[in-house]
Amino acid sequence: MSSATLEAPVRAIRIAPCPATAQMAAVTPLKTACSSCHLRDLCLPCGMTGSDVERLDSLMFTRRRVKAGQALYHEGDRFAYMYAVRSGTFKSSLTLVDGREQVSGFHMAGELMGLDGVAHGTHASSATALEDTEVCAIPYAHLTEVAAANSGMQHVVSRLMSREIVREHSLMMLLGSMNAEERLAAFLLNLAQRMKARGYSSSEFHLRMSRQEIGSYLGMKLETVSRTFSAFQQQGLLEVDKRHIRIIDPAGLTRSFETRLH
Amino acid sequence: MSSATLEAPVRAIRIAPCPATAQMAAVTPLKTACSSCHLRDLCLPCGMTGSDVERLDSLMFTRRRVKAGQALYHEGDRFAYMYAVRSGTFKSSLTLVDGREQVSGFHMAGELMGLDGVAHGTHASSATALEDTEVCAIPYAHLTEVAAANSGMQHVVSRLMSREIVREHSLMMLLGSMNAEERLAAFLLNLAQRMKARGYSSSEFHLRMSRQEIGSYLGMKLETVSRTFSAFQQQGLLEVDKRHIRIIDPAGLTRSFETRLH
DNA sequence: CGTCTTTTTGAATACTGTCAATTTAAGTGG
DNA sequence: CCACTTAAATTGACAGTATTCAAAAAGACG
Repeated sequence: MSSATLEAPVRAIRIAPCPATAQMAAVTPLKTACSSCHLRDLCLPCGMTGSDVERLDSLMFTRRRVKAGQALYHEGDRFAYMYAVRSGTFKSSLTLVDGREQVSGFHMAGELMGLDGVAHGTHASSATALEDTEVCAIPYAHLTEVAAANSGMQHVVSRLMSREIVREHSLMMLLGSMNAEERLAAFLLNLAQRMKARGYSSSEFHLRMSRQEIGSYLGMKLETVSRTFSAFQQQGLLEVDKRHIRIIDPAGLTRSFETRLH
Repeated sequence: MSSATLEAPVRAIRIAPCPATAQMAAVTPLKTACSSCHLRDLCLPCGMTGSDVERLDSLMFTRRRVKAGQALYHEGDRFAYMYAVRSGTFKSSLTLVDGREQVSGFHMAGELMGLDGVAHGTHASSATALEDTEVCAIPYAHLTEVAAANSGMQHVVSRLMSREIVREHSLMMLLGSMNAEERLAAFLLNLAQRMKARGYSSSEFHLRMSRQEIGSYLGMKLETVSRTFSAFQQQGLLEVDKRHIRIIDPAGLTRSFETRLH
C-alpha cells in the first residue's frame, strides 16, 4: 500500500477546462490543451515559445485511458498518432522471431511514445500499460500540418526524435559495455532521476515493471536481476522489498558503474 | 589488394555537372546535386517525389573529403550539418567515462550521419573515416527552411530520423538477447545485405573495421570476435582471411541466429 | 628492416544463464 | 471468507559462455 502515496501526485493531474469524471472520459474522450497541462515542462522541454504552444492548443489532443496490461498500440499497427503519457507507466516492446518479448523502453508521465512509427507508417514496437494510464493522442498528420506552417514547431518535433536517438545510444552503450551490477545501477539511477523530475522522491519509489521486464530491457535474465538486487542490498546500497525500492547510498550506486575495473 | 576490386565501383561515382579532380576538391569543395547523384536511391528512399528532389537541388550540397582515420566531427561539436556518405565507410562512436571507445554504428555510401545532433545542437557522437571517404555536407538550417516550405520534404527528414530509431531498436534487440555467434552472424548478414544494395557482392567483401571495433559495436571483446570468426570457418559457414570475408553458407548463418536454443 | 598494430590462439578465471525448489503475493471461484 | 490456482520473486547448485591474461604470428608502415 505504500505505493498509494507515490501515486497520489499523478492522480491529482486534472485538466483545468475539463474537470470531467472518469466515466465521461471513457465515453466521450476529453480534449486537452498543452498550455494548461501540468506536464508541459516535461513534455515539451525543447525551447517551445508561448506562441508555439498556442498553435499546439488548436489541436486539442484527445485523451485516452489504457488499463493495466492493455496495449495502446501493437507492433505493425498503422501509425497515425504519437502519444504523450499523462499518467502511469508504459513499456515498449517487440516480439522476437522465437516469440519472446524484448523490452525496448519504459515511459513515464510527460514522455512520448510511438515515434518509431514514422519510418514505415506502422508501429515498430508495441506499447503496453504497466498500470492504469492516461495518454494524449497526438494526430501525427495534424502535427505535421502545424509544423509546416511553423518552423519552430518543426524543430520541436525533430528534436524530440533526435532525443530518442540519443537515448537509445546511451542504452546501447549500457548493453555493450556494462556488467549486471552496472546495468542495474544505471537503470535505477535513471529511474530515480526521472522520478525526481516529476516531483517524486528520487530515493524511494515503486517499480512498475517485473524482474523479467527489467531483465529484458537490460539484457539479462530475471534471476540475475533478482540476484543483483540482493547483492546491492547486502552492500548496503539499497533496500528492496519486491517492487518497492529505497536507495540508501546513491553515490555508491554511481561508483558501481563509474569505477569500471573490467 | 583484393579490396581494390571491391572499391572500384565506389570510386567510379562522379558527379555529372562537375567532373573535377581530387586536387580541386580539396581547395574548392565541389557542389553536388541530388538529382544527378548515383546514390539517390539509397540516400532518399522515403518516397521523395521529383519535385522534392528539385527543391533539394537548390541547396547543392557541399562535398567534403575525409581521409582514413580522420574525424568528420567530434562528440560535442556544434551541430550544423548532417552528412550523407558518398563513398567509403565511417564509424560513429562515443567515449565512455573511463576513456574507452564505444562504437554505435557503421555507415556506408548512401547512409546518413549526424542526426543525433539535432537533439541538443551538439553532436552526441563522433564520426571517423575507416578509409578515405567523401561526404555530402547538408546544412541543417537550410534543410529545415526547405522543409518549412514543403511538407513532403519534412516527412522525408522525419522518416529518416525515425528510421534511425528503428535501426537502434534492432541493435538493442541484438545486444539484449543474442550470444556471440548470433551477434556476429547478424552483423555479417546485415553487412552483406547493405553491400548487395550498393551493387557489390553480398557473399564476398572486405571489412573496413577492426575486430576491436566490431566487438565494441556488438558488445563483445575483440578476442571473442576473432574466436567466433574462427568457429564459423570451422563450421564451414565462412572463409576468413583477416578482413576479407567470403560467406559460403548464408542460410547456415541465418539459422545460427534464428534457431535460438538458449 | 625494425617497430607498431592487428589478429589469432591457449589456459584459467569470472560471470551469467539454466534448472529446480521454495516462498510470497495476487487473483479466482466456491 | 477461504481454499485453490496462477504468477512473481528469491535462492542454490551447476553448466556454459565470454573475459582476462599471455604469447606468438602476421601484416602495415615509416
